[in-house]
Amino acid sequence: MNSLGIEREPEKTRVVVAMSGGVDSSVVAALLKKEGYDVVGITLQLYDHGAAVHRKGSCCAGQDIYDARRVADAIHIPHYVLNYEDRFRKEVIDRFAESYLNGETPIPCVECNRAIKFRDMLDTARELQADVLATGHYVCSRRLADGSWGLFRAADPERDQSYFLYATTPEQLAMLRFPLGENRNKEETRALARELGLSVADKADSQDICFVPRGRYAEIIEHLKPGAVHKGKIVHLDGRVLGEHDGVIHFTVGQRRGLRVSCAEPLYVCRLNADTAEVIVGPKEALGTLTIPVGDICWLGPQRPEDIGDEGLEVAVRVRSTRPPKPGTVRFQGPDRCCVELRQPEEGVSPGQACVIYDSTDSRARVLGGGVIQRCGLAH
RNA sequence: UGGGGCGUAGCCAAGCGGUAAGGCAGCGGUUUUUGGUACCGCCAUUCCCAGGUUCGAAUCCUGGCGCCCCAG
Repeated sequence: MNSLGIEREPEKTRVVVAMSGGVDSSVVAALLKKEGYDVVGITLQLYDHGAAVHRKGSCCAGQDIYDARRVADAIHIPHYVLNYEDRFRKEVIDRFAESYLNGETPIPCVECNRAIKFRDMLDTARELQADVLATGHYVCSRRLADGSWGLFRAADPERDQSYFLYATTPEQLAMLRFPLGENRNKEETRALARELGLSVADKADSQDICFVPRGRYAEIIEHLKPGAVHKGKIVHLDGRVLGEHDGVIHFTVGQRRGLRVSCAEPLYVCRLNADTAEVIVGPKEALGTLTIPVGDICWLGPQRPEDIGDEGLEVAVRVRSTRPPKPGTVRFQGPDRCCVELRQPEEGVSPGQACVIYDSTDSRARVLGGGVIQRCGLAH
């Protein structure tokens, strides 16, 4: 068996590498090529060329496509650019805008992985008769005793991207490979990139939302949905009206800065009401959430949701990519809906964000699934 | 226009003769493949105005101006 888990010599194993134009995926392509695999690079063009050219920390447009092409040329692999602008616009950008207008805080990276990268790209990989599709994500997938594939946190907990990948299906996992997740950290990857002489070795990490220039996501929404953003009141939990705001899209639960209202103590956004255009604020103590309703469940765990049901399963959950999983109990109300009860309250739990469920708080924990945090009725 | 009180940064506020605390807001940065959080840094040469006393005034005195309260 070769390093990608295929019963064949590398030379006879075709690997499609999703090349974003960044360091990670470039290293993956170069490493696999070096190992002798039959490597094909694919880069998706996802959004407007002009807007993104030369912007640091972007991916999948303009300069990044060019960077990917240069790496592919340098390591002598065929490289294709697929245009998915329309689809990306519809599945990711439009949904992103609608979600914000609804008073939620969307997480486009999950949507992009699910709807574009791991769906369309896998189709393309199959068309190219590839055995696997490799990406530069820091996450681990391993074949389990029963032959299926499980998703696990990356070796480097600082870099772990499992939060963004919970929506990957078992079928997709069977064909996906994440060579960086098992034992690399970012510095090693960069060092490797230099060693391999890759032109992108010192390129900035991607950050912010890729299709939003300079963090000005509100401008994109107003451009996409003219007239849909409404001014409203900033209301304290105790009922006092403290000020006005330019639209709920500018806020997210747990946010402190940007409220422009002064009070004896710092105020945080506790809730957003898109219907009344109200931003409800309160003290930090009011931010703790113990019960999280989750919908649109994607489940990867060994136990079936219907078997877990209301009995509950002890798990660990993440409501934010940069925090470690926290212990709690998950109960299912149906195959698609569950409720997570945390042992300790978490702050800044916002509808629209992902709640990712792990089998433990361990740094190499398995991803059992996840879903989208729903608006809670009363709570708080 | 009788009596009392108050005017310090965008907001709140300490200071009571020795050279402008602090909080909130704001700005900048670090962290971050989402939004945030957190952390770090910056933010009144000047205290409503004009004079005066003093080596020295936001602090004391005088006079303006502006608010607020109580009276009639």
